[in-house]
Amino acid sequence: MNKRTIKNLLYEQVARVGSALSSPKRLELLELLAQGEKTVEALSQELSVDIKLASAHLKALKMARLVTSQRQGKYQVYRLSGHDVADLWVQLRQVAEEHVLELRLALNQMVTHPQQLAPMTRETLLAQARRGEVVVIDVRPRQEYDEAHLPFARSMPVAELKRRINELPKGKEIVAYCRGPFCLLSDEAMQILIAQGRRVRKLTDGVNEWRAAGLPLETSNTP
Amino acid sequence: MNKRTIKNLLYEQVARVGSALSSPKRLELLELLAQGEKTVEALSQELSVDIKLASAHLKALKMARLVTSQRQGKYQVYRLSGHDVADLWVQLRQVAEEHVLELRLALNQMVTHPQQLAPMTRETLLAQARRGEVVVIDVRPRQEYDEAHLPFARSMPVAELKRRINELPKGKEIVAYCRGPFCLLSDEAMQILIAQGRRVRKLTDGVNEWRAAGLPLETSNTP
DNA sequence: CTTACATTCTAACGATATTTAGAATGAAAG
DNA sequence: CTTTCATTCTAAATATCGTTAGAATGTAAG
Repeated sequence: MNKRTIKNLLYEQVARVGSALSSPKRLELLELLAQGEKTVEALSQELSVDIKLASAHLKALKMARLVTSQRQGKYQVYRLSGHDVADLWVQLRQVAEEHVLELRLALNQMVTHPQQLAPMTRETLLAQARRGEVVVIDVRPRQEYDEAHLPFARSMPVAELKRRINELPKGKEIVAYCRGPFCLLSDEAMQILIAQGRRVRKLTDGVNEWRAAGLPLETSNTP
Repeated sequence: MNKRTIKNLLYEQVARVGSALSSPKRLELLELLAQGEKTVEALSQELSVDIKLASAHLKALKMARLVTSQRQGKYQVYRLSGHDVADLWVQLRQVAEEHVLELRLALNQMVTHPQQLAPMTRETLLAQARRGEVVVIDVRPRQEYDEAHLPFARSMPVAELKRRINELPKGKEIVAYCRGPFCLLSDEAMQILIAQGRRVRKLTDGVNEWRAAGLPLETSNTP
């Protein structure tokens, strides 16, 4: 076995993982799975694609060893193979944000509200939340919050926000976050909160951006 | 523009970058470019492929914004768009090493010598090198050393090692490194050094693994 | 201006990937 | 045991990718 053959072998194995990252649908699946385990059906609904297609893409991710699956009763549950896979997704997305001009433009257009949380650092937000100066809300579905959430964040899923809005203290500024920069849940939440006259900002980070930056997370104790 | 259309657009842009990572040849090009800028010809020779094919793959990398190119006289010189691209490559490779069983096996087979540098941490090595207890040699071509090298490392390209071997102190242990875990230059160097009765170990890290771990690097001042 | 050389562009082939529909599997509920 | 439901497997159509060869571009040197 000569050097060339060895190298080809090595790079081919890594390319197996790279190939898994070459489809927008698979990337969206990874982003969702990075929030926590999910069934095929849930994933296919989030992506608005046929369940057969979702299954095919999940199979590809499994072959690339980025996800694992496990049967739970009637459902097949998929999850990421590890936190390093979520980190890889974050890194890939950040490289794209940095260098792919079209992506930056699309992201800027996406911002419907000017109240971004760009100027504030993560550490500052953490300190403000710790001192109770702001209320951080996690607007993802409850189950995702339970798997991991930002310190001091309280669960307030968008679906429940309208009827639970009075749980939020009136005077304080609210900071909403969801799955990450590509997720629109926090934008929905902002619209609702602004319509009610609340002061609110958006944190574009999700839990995976937070973790990739080396910051701490919390999990709910599932009883 | 509805939510689905926006999301498709965003993930498609990231998938452009992901697609660039789906070919073993392009990954090898990235690894080489992560060591420093190179011409098309140099890259095609390292990969043992036709220059036309190398050019086509480089074009794909350029379209994905992972590399940039610039004419220097007769030659077209390619370089990575940024350190974040090298970090992405390192992260991708590490995820593959962690989860793709076949890659681990191939890497283990590759090890011809048992004197790995697994047990020693990077910080320990750095401390030993600082105190002069070991001699760290960078066996890559000089130009790559000049772009970035480990602190306390001296340049000792494999091509020059045999005739320059007496420059290395006889008593001390030698630690050799090259481009990273997939690079065979340090193995060649070890063979030469062991044949001469030297005590030598291999560091599987290259400069990019070192940088991705947040450790410092040095560059030569080009006069 | 011509020649040499490095690189890219164009066209073409076969191989591979994405998507859809229909059949098949496998657990759970009646 | 049969039915139901979630999921996967198989097959086929289409699009995309990797590779090669030949023509074209653009710079440098004589």
